[in-house]
Amino acid sequence: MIDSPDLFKKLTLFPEPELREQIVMQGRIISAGQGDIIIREGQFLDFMPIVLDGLIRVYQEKEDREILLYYVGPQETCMMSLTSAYFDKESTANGMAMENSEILVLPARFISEWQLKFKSWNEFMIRTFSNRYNELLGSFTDVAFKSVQVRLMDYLHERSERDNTERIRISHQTLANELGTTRVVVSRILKQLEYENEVRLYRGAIQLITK
Amino acid sequence: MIDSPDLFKKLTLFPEPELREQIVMQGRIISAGQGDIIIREGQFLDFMPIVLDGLIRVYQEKEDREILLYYVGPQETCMMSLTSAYFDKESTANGMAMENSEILVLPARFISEWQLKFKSWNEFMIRTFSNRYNELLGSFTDVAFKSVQVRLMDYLHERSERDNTERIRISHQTLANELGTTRVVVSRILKQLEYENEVRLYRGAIQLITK
DNA sequence: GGGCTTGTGTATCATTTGATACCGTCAGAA
DNA sequence: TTCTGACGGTATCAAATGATACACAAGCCC
Repeated sequence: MIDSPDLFKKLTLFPEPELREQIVMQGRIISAGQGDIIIREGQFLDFMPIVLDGLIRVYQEKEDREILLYYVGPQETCMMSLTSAYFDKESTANGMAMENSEILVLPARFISEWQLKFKSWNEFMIRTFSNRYNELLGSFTDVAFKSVQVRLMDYLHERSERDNTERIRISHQTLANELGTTRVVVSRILKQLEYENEVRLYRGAIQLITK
Repeated sequence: MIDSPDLFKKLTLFPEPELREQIVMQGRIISAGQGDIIIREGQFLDFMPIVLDGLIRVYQEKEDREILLYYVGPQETCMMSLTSAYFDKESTANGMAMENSEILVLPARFISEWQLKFKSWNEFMIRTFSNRYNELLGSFTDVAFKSVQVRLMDYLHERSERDNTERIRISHQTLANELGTTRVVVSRILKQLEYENEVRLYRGAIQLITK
């Protein structure tokens, strides 16, 4: 059974009492360990996850490559599940827990129902769609027009801001998987950037040099 | 003044009488000639266009390159305007009429209002978001993982299906602008494909060879 | 016809990215 | 300690893509 007060301390987006009641009644909470796959490519989704704690990485695979789509943090949900649930399409991406995460799982059939009934739910949906779309559009333009080197630096700066540190803990392989390229390419470019005094390299970490 | 019976012959998605009344009252219809720019990058949008007749091409520019985002056909609308209208962001794309087009223009402030009031409008919005998102996701994966040659052939096959002909009327430059690359690259690849007996080339047209 | 624009073919060269292979180092497990 | 797997550096070669330049042909306007 869901502990309602505890849940709505973490999930503050939905003030309507009736909606809260519905969520408690229909949802369940699952825990995912770091590295657990939540959603797999090709899977049909009949549920919608909302992250309460933790972080989910959503990405695509192609043979031995990967590329990041987006992260899902607390109080956010995954686009895949929305479009998948509405039109009964299979997921075209994978979702993996990057930290130990707590996830509220709601049956798909409610997401359209609630959307007409509850203003806050409706706004949540639209905001999710809109934000994710803009985010993806940005990624698309970047991949289409920017070099790997530029995308790599952009990524490091973003991470630096997000984690609030100049020293980013990430391996070259993981970085390659975020950017959709290979480890060797990342190592080569990073070395070049080190010569150019943009970064300093450590085992398992990259230091951004601010000038 | 909008000719109501004529409008709803072209716009069949919204059966609710009250919604139809609203649309007639608040909307206006504009005509765009072939080549007219409807939406420009950086523009703040306070309206939402629904195409009645014709075709709008939505694309991004970067210096002397272009890349296609999507086409908007009859009874469809443009994502840009949705996200732009909801969160008061500027458009990050351009929209150009590819044919003489007739467009229903609705003030932005109604799109969220109607969405809670009218089921058909709500579905229209969600379907638009969902379809456009999936479409963009496909483009993203293609650009990230496929070669220009493969994307070029994919494009030709799509066009061939859409226009129902094996002979696609398009210049190499225009094709380059669809794919986000340059004319020379397109010419080179097409010539290669001609050697391989995949296509036959004409001035201003490309013939797909079906085997 | 003469001049102009658009479309196409192609050569050359540079840069970027990818693929493969090999080696040394580091850190933790056994 | 030794073994092992993850991590990173680097060399070599290939392929894809981009940039520039030039030539020629088709179609249109005058």
